[in-house]
Amino acid sequence: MSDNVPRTIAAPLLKWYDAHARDLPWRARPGANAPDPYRVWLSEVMLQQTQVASVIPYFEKFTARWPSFEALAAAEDAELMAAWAGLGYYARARNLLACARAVAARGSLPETEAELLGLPGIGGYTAAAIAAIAFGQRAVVVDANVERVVTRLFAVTAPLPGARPRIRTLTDSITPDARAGDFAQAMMDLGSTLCTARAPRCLACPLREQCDGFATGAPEMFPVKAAKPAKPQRYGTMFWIERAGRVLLVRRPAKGLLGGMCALPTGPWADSPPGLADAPISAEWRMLDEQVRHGFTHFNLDVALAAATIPEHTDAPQGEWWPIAEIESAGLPTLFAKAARTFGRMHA
DNA sequence: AAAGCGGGGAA
DNA sequence: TTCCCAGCTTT
Repeated sequence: MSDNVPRTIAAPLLKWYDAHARDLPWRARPGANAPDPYRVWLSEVMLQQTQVASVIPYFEKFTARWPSFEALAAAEDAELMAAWAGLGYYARARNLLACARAVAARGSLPETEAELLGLPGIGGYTAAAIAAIAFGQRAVVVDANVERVVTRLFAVTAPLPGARPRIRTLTDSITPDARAGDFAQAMMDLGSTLCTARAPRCLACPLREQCDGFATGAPEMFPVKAAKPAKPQRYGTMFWIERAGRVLLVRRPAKGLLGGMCALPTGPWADSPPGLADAPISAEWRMLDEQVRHGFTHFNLDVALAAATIPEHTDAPQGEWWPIAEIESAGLPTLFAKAARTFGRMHA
């Protein structure tokens, strides 16, 4: 089938969606009114580079605690960062708060893609998704699911990310004027449940007859992606400083890796194990046998663990002394939560 | 245009 | 292990 011929994709896809849509907490219930723009916005930000199953418990927690833009705008930075801990990409949490405050100040969430794009944390995908899903506008919504579905439908052999403009044009060509929001969500549900990355279930797919990728006999070959460079290995040391049953926590700089998050003290990451070179205080350090290994998007990290107990009333670096028994509730990102559990076993 | 930025689930 | 995911911001 030629790429130049518009296909009837939307009608069979929407019919499938009406029967098989996933029941997700930010979607309007069948027969209900339009979805709440606050919930659509919050879910879309949480879903950036994050799978649905990971988002749901955070979405439930956030909407229970902050049910509106106004409520979220009144939150403290530190409590929001702690509530986001574990979800990753922490710049999203900082932008979420800035966006909530901007929306509360102007009265409501804008309804056009162009205005939405001007808000913190809202880029091309999220602006289109909100405009379509929350406000019923026709918008071309392209996420990783849509990229996969479209490159299969049209057997796009050009590799990502270079093929993005072509994919956007193809998506535009199949996006309907009516129910654009449902269409976008239907594409995502299809990509998530049938047109999956590794083993697509083409026999259950409502678009099988129109799919060039299925016709090739190897739809799982799409999308083609450019080769990725190997991740570098980096090293660091984390410092557990105990004083009178409490441990020293610091807040990381607002920008950069894990920016704005509560953390154990560390030195900078290095190309070889730095040992105690960056220790925040002079003390009798004990090195733990166990290390913590953590994978980031762009490098792998091995962290050595150093522990010291200092007498009460001893001077120490700036930070917060957190009760060791309650360390689980400190709102540490996963790297530091893993380390804290390891230090905890040292105690036992 | 390219780089920086987390974490968890699936295969 | 590796791959992947409802991307955005900064340089």
